Amino acid sequence: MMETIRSLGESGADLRAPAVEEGARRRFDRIYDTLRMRICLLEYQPLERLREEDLAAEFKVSRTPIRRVLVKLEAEGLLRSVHGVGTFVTDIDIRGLEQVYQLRVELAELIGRLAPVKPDATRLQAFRDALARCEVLVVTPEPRDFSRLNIDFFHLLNGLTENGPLREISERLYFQTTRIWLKTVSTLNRFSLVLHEEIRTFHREVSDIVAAVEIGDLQSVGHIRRAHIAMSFARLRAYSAGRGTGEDVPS
Amino acid sequence: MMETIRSLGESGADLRAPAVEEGARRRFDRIYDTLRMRICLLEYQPLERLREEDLAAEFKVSRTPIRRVLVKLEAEGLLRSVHGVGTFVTDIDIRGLEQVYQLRVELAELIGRLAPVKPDATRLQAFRDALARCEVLVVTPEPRDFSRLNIDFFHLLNGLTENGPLREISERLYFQTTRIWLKTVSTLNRFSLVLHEEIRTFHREVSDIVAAVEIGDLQSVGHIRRAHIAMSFARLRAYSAGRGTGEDVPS
DNA sequence: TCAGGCGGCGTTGTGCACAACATCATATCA
DNA sequence: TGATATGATGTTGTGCACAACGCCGCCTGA
Repeated sequence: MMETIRSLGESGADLRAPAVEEGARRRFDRIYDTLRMRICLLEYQPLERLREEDLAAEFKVSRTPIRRVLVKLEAEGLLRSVHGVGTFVTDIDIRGLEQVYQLRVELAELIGRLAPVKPDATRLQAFRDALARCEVLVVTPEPRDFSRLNIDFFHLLNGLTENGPLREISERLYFQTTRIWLKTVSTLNRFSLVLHEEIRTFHREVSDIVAAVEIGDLQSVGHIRRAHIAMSFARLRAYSAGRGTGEDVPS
Repeated sequence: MMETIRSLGESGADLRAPAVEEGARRRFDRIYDTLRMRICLLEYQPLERLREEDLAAEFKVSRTPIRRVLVKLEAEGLLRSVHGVGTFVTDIDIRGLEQVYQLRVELAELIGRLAPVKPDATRLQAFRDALARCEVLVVTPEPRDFSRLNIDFFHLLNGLTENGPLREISERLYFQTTRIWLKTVSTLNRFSLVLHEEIRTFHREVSDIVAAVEIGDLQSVGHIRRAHIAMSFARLRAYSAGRGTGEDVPS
C-alpha cells in the first residue's frame, strides 16, 4: 500500500547515503525502535517515568524529535504523557491483558489463513536457527536471551503472511503483551524455576511449529500457535494467582 | 487499562472546567478527531497535500500542536509526511484494500464472540434510530448523510464488544477502508445509481442486524456483518473493474 | 537543441526559550 | 494542632526562528 506516495521522492533518496549519515526519518525510526525495544525488554518498567530531556541528551538531539517519537509510542499504547507531570510507561491489569490475549489467539490462526507465504530456503534456515538457539537456552536458561529469541521468533512467524495490516496489528499486540508477561513472571519468587519451565514449553512450541513449516503446512502453524498462546495466558494467570506462595519449591 | 496512571492527576482535573475552556489534551483530541473525520469523509482526498501552516492558522495555534496531530495520524496510516515536500493523505491500491477487507471480515465475527455486551434500552433505541435514518435515506439518497450514518452505525456495532483492543483495531481498519470505498464509488459515472443500490443494500444489512440485536443474538450480528463486509468488497471490486463503461445505464 | 548543473523557493524538521500545569513543601492563621 | 493558602520546583506543551531538504525553473555550454 501507499506505493504512489513512496514514489514521490523516497525511492531515490534512500540509497544515496551508504550507511554512515542518516536523514531525519532514519534517525526517527532508530530512536523509535530503540525505545520500543527497551520498553518491551523491561529496561523501562511499567509505570516508570521517562524524562524527555534525558532522552534528548542521550540521543544527542533536542527535545523536539524525541517528542515526535513519544507521541507515536503513545499512539501505540506503550506510553502515556501527562502535562506537567511526566511521560509514563503504561501498565495493563490482568483484565486488560486477557482481552489482548483473546485477540492474539484469534489473530494467530489468521496468519495461517490470510495470504500465507510459502517460506523460501533462507526463511526456512532462519526457523532452524531459531530452533537451535532454543535448544541452547534449554540447557543454559537466560531471561534476556529468551526474550530476544521470543521476539525474533515472533517476527519470523509474522513474516509468514503477506497481509500487511495483519502483521502490523499482530506486532502491536505482541509488544503490548510480552512485556507484561515478562514483568509478571520475573516478579515471582519461583522465577528461575518458572523460567526454565517456560523455556522448555517454548522449545516444544518452536519444535512443533518448525516441523509444520518444514512441510509447508501454515494452517497447522496457526493452530499450534493459537493453542500455545492460549495456554501461555492460562499459565500466566495461574502464576499470578499463586504469586509469592512458593509452595512446594525446594530452594 | 492504565487505571494507575489515570489516577495520577486526570480524574480531578477533567471536570474542573465545565465546557468552555479546554486544556492541551482536549484541544489535541478535538483537532485529531476533526482531521480524521475530514480524511474519512473525503474532504481531504487521497494524495491531497496538507500544509501545516494552513491548519495552524485555521485552528488558531502554532505549527507545533498541529505536528503532534499529524504524527499520530501518520502512525495510524492515514497520512505520510515527506521532509521538504509536504504531508499527504495516503491512498490504498486495490490489493492493499483487499488485505484490509479480509481482516475486517474476520474481525467482524469476533465482535460477537469476544466479550459481547447485552445492549441496554438506550443502546437498543440508538439502533432503532439508525434504522429510521436508514429508511429516510432509501427515499432521499444523500452521499454525505449516508457516510455519516455508516460511521455512526459502525460505532454502534463496535460498542457491542467490551474488548477494548478489538474496538480500537476495528475502528482503525474501518477508517482506512471506508474513505477508499467512498472514493471509488464516487468516481463512477453511474454514481447516483450505485449509491442508491448501496443504500438499499445497507438498509437490508441494518434491518437484519437490528433484528438480531433485538433478540440479543450478538453472534448472529457478527455473522451477518461478516457476510455484508465480504459482499461489499466484492461489489466494490466489480465496480472498479467496470469503471467508466456505463454499460446498460439509461441516463 | 538538449543535457547537466545550480540556485531560488516552498515545505517539513530541529533547537531553544517560555508558558501552562501538577506536585510538594512551607508558611500562616484559626 | 490542623487545615488551607501559597510559592518553589520540575515537567510537559507551545510559539517562533532557522536549518535541512526536495522540487523546479533557468542558465550555460557544447
